[in-house]
Amino acid sequence: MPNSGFHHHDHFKCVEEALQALQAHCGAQGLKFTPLRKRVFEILLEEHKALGAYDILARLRAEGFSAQPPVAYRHLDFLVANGFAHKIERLNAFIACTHIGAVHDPAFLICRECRTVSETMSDSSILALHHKASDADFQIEDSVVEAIGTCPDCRQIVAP
Amino acid sequence: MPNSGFHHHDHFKCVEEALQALQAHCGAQGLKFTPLRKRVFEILLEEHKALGAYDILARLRAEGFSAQPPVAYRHLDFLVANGFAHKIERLNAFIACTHIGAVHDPAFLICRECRTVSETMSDSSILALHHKASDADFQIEDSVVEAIGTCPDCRQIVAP
DNA sequence: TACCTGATGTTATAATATAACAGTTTTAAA
DNA sequence: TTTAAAACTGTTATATTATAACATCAGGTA
Repeated sequence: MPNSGFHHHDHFKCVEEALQALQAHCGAQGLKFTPLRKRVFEILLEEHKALGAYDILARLRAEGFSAQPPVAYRHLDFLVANGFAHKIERLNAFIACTHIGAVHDPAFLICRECRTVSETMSDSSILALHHKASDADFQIEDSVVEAIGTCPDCRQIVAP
Repeated sequence: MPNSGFHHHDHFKCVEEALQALQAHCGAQGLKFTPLRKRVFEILLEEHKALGAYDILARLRAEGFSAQPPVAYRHLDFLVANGFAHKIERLNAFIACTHIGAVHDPAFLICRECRTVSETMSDSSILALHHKASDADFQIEDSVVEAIGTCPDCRQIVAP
């Protein structure tokens, strides 16, 4: 079971490992592991829930960081570009990656109630599309695979 | 080959049939086939390209229709709710459905250059996710499957 | 008539996102 | 060790996408 989504796991370890992975990645790539990059990633890591850029921004502002919109987008874009976060298109929101280091076309299960997101490595779910694409001589560069629904916890609350 | 995307087809017939289907649907459901509903659908049908709500709005305005933002969103939402259009989440844009009447979890091939979209019935590409979902006791209500890349025509122009 | 529903018209504003440029720090070349 | 380039941050302004709220109108029907 992955360290994500709707299952219990050692979240402290989950966060620690992710932060260390980012620090290591920055070191290896000559990028800086700055306070803002670290803090934005930490905020994303707190829960496996999608956060909007302006949610992040509000957190940063409350903590005394500079908090104009480009600050949030810059650091979120940095995390996405380096494989440490994903954008959830359906929600216009962001989530920490739970398969850091793995080359993957991610797929997401998104709870519409609580915005909890479970990430899977979508090896097979995108395969059919690749077939269609090669039939059409279309070159896939990126993919979005998201399923929206309700997680077990939220269904219990609504309909016990 | 479907009436969509990157292949030649009888587009006049494609448009005619879609408009008739919308008219029939409205009749059957007690909904009105009004000028704005018809016109917004016609605009979407002109090409198999994703159009933003504000693109639609500009067209309506140029044609003398009332054109405040809610007008575009209302009619686009109407088409989506009734299965005659889809939202392309990755582009925040809309496309006419090319599988009207079929119950389908659509999947899209989206050219990043020209915004041409090819729609497929994504029976299998979402199957893997359904398996993951049932493992997690997650109920999928809706899905987004989009592949972004370049179509044959646009690749020829950039790299002949 | 009076009422209800569905559809449209309009104003205002919310939510999401980026362009552009100034300033600072770090690195590294000359 | 200056100088230049690159990476990162700070800030203003604005673009783009989307919706809330309410007024109006047209048609059907109790």
